[in-house]
Amino acid sequence: MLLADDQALVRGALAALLALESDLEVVAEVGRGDEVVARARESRADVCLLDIEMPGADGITAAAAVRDALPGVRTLIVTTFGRPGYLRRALEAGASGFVVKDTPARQLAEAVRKVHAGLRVVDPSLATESLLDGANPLTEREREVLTVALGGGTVAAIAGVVHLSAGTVRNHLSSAIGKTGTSTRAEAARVAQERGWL
Amino acid sequence: MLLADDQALVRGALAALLALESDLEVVAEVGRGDEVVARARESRADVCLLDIEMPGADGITAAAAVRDALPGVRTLIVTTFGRPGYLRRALEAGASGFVVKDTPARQLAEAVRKVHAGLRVVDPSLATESLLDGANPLTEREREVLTVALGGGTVAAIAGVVHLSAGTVRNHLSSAIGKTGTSTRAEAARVAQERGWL
DNA sequence: ACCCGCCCATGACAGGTGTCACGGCCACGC
DNA sequence: GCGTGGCCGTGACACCTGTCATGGGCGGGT
Repeated sequence: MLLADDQALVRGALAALLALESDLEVVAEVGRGDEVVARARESRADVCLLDIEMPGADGITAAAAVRDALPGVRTLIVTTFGRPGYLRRALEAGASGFVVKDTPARQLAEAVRKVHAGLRVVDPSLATESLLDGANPLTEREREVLTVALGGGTVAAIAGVVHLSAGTVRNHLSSAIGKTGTSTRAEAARVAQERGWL
Repeated sequence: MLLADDQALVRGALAALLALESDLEVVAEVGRGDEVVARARESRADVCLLDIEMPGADGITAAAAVRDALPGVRTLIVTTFGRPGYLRRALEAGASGFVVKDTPARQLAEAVRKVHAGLRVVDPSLATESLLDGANPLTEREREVLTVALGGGTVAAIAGVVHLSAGTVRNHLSSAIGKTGTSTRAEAARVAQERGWL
């Protein structure tokens, strides 16, 4: 089993926690998303425990990379933020499980075992919430623009980053504002991020 | 020793990690900041390990509460975000230590021992950074207004929340924008939060 | 071929925003 | 007393934003 989390303390602590289970063994630890595949291959891990927030590549793209490069290896996402959009994207990336860091510690080992056995593990409260608010309604460009808008700069600054005209950026923002039911782009960006649409 | 972190998984994992050290014992675990003092008292903990991001009360105010209510008990802040302002406020709240979750797992036990022995433990890289950008230049009202501005609403909305005139809010925001070296209030709010000024 | 949706862009308009100058109130320190 | 600085408010101005209408290009479905 491979452990990926950017916070060394949490990574070490999770390793200690899982070491208590005699049938589980942590064979590798990484702190970056773009090192997952290589280390998983060389350590012959059969399950990858991935945090989402990581430098290099986030856990979801890491999961997709594992699915493509190491088909036999299963992935389990463990994250702080139970955003519905994250769950959806994680499953699309081929993850076998999705666990929030709020869950009791004892259930983690159980989740790892289930994933290893080929079962799916999904936080139940999150699953219903995910069905409730549906898919991401944002267009690709709207996502891109809104992501840059998170920084808080002016329209001109955003336009410079995404190489678009200022007017076009405003149109995309206006559309995103409508879809999020907000009235300013800052609000729209915040809401979209909370929902995992970015 | 008492462990406070809102994420059950992390809490359990840290407990497992610290249990490996024979001279340390976790006597209580809480998931909310406002339960720290009561549980620390009844469990007779001598050190409190506090996360900052917690419901009820954040780790810094919890540290202040512990200092006031249980003078003999020392507190050690363990947090995800190494914001200079956090360190400053933590020390002002009487915390004996400040550790970022990026630090290697092995050093945590050592930090706990040092704090228990009455020493101060401060992340060195953070300490220099904290000296570098100095104290929080924001006025009390500027802080308040900027905190609400984080939500992303319009000036009118902010003014309604803080019970001020819209013009005054704009003046405070303009001043905060100047102090943060930014050019929009969204940027200013983001920067101020990153620096721990909110 | 046709419609549809996404993408890009422009122009115009009302309203919001950032800045500045000004005034008044209060608490604090010299 | 008097200066200083925070706090609150008003007014005015240039600029930025959000919205809408319009148009053209592109690909995907029927």
